[in-house]
Amino acid sequence: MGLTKSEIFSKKQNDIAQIAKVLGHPARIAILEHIAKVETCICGDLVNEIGLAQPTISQHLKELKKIGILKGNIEGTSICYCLDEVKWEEIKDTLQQFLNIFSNQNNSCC
Amino acid sequence: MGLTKSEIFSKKQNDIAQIAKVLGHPARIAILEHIAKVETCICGDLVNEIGLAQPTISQHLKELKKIGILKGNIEGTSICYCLDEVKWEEIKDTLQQFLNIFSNQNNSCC
DNA sequence: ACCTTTTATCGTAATATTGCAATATATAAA
DNA sequence: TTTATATATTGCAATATTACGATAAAAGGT
Repeated sequence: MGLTKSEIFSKKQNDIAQIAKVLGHPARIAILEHIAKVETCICGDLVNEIGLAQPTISQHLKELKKIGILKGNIEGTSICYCLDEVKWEEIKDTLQQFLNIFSNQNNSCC
Repeated sequence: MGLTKSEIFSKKQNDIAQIAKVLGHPARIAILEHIAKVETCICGDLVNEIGLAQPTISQHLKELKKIGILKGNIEGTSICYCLDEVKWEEIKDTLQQFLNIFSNQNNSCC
């Protein structure tokens, strides 16, 4: 089918999964790492940095924008992408909270 | 194409992405949450808990086993799934490290 | 041996994702 | 206004994912 049955899960579960899904591609990890590294915002030299075609990078940027991690400002003829810090904190919180679900109990195996 | 060009990315980038990809489905989040909640390990009542068919749950469990989050012990006629605590710590570390990539700089936008 | 229960695997249909060439769009420069 | 540059969108091919019915496999009970 290829179609996830989102209706049967909670909003929280869907949110966590959607964030993870967007992070679930090495190109998108590479984009975020590059933006983190260059400090100043970057636009299309991601195409040079990463070895993917321009439409492909553009598509990955769209995915990242979809959940709000990145925002893009028009800067002359190019577009400057950078982190949306507020949204990033939210996403970080959501994931960090999830990463602690096993912290309280003794998950000893049977 | 549907085929990720893993060769052009670092092992770390591929690792992070693979973990995120596995977590990128609400059913797998639900499975982990349920195992966290019931403390003791659980097997096939995930099918009842979550509203998906048995083969579907089995497939999702396989994905989770693939990156080692879960391990399954044969317990009579059923199989008891539970967290692989060592592996979970590794996965948690990998993700937590990634979540801090933006912590050092001032990612002010252009 | 036969049945029951539980889980895995196979096969398949529907949909999603990845990647790119071609093209469109938008802005700056000449 | 034409040209160049940068990014987005469209269309498409190849592959992956999701879901499930049917069936196999494994172990326990009768």
